This record gives sequence, structure tokens and C-alpha cells, in this order.
Amino acid sequence: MIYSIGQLSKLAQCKIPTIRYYEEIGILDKATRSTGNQRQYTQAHCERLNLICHSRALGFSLKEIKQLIKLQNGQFDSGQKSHSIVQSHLTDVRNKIAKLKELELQLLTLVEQCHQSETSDCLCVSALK
Amino acid sequence: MIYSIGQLSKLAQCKIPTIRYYEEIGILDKATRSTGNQRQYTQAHCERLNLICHSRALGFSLKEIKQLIKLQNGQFDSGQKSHSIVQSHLTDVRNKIAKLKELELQLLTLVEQCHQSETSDCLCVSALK
DNA sequence: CTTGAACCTCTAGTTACTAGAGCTTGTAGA
DNA sequence: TCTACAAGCTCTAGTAACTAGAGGTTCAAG
Repeated sequence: MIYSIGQLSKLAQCKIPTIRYYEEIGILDKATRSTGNQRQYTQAHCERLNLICHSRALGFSLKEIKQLIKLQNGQFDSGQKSHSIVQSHLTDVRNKIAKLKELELQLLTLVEQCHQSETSDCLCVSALK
Repeated sequence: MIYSIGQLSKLAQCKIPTIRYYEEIGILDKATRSTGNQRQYTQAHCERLNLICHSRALGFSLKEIKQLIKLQNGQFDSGQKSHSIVQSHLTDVRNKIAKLKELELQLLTLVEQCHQSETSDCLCVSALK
């Protein structure tokens, strides 16, 4: 299964120039090229790109994402170093989850406020059920 | 309770130039100034800054954060518009939570792999208990 | 008063995209 | 085969969000 950059863009919900950028900086493996010099991506590229984009949307830097990719590829440094990297990411993830749950509660509070401020016009509460 | 920019920086875990940047673009209210022209921040500033920094760390853009702040200040547009903004953010938050939980699982898998690849040197498993 | 830390503004650089110009390739239809 | 349009290419430069450093001022402690 071979994808053009446009197809990959749609699959991974990631803009074409961004994909080129990721390839240029090395976080996404270089694509092979057709005889017309067009990029040819594989399913593995697609999965990698999904990981990158989701992690970016969650606030991880590209540097952090690179670390994760290395670890997922089984490229472990010394046990202690990999351990501290994984541990650090895990702590970060759990902090983000906690913070997002707080934010969720705040947004639900806003729903209530929105309902109270414009009872006749606001469909917030019914829409959330 | 009045804070200098350095104090606020420590409280909110946010760099001084970033605080200045946020004030300049208007996402953080302007501080009053001392007779020596130094910024004087309040507890309210501190709470606002916490919201901004946490939201940034979670991958929200400053534009999105501005929207949230407006809503929290009770500045509602028409009911339909505020509803769709809140709904959109709530959906985003829930998606991020789901994605983070996936990532957490992946990291826990990495813990196992790390353990298997370097059993004698790796303290991952015991450290997580 | 002196000294060093913390503050100020301003300029410019870094990271992470994003847009557009000008060109080539691929594909569908006539 | 030709034409037209969509999708691809590289390159330059701009935007968003910080970040660093220069050169100066203010503050606080000794």
C-alpha cells in the first residue's frame, strides 16, 4: 500500500507542508520517490505520522516525540537513562490527564453558566445529553 | 498580595520573557507599575497565568485559550455561539484525554520492553511500584 | 556609597509550522 | 495525441510562540 503525500495528509489529518517539514527534520523517515520525483509513503509512515501529530496536539515538543520514537523502536540507551526518560514521560502524561480532567470540569461549569445566562437561547444542556 | 515578575515566574512556573510576551499580546492583563516602572502583579494575574501555562502545555493555542478566558469571564456571545465554542473545547478535551490514556498504555508497554531488554540494569518495573 | 540581583525595553534568533511563487508530473477527457 | 486541471515539487519568506542577549535602570543589602 503506497500513499502520495496528499493521501497521507488526509489519512493522518496533517497538512502537506507539515509532512515535508517533518521529513526534512528527520522525525519522519524519508519517503522513496516515484520516477516523477513524487514521494511514496507506506503504512508505517502513516502510523508514525499519526503518533507525531497526536503527540503534538497534546503539547509534546518534537524533541520529546523523537525520544519516544527512539524508545518505541527498541533503541534503548543504558537502562538507567531509558528508565528515567520513560518515567519522565509517564509522569508528564499523568499530569496532563489530571489537568485535562480539571479543564473538563471547568468547561462543564461553563455549560451551566451558559445555561443560566441565556436560558431561552442556549441549547447547551440538552445538546450535551 | 503583590508579586514582582520574578515571583510570579516562580509561582506559575513560567519564564519571565514569556510573561512579558503574554502581557504584550493581551492574554494576560497589564500589570500596574511601581514608581521604578517595575510590574506589580496580583493573585488574579497568578491564577490567569496558571490557566494559560497549563493550557499551553496541553496543546491549546493562545487563540483557543483566549476564547476560554472570555467565557470564564462571563462574556458570552449569542447562546448558540458560546455553546458551540464550549462544546468544541469539551470535545477536544475528551479527545486529548483518550489519546493520553493510549499514550500511557504505550509507555507502560515500553516499561515492559525496557525491563526485558536489560533485565539486570533496568530498574523500571520496581521503580513504578 | 557600592555592589550585585532583579528589573526594564528592544532586537534578533529559535522552534514549529504555514503560505505562496513558479515550476513539473499525472490523469482524465476530447 | 493534445489540453486542462489537479496534485506534486523546491524554495523563499512569513506567522505563531516563544527565547536569548545587549545595554541600561532600579532595588536591596552590606
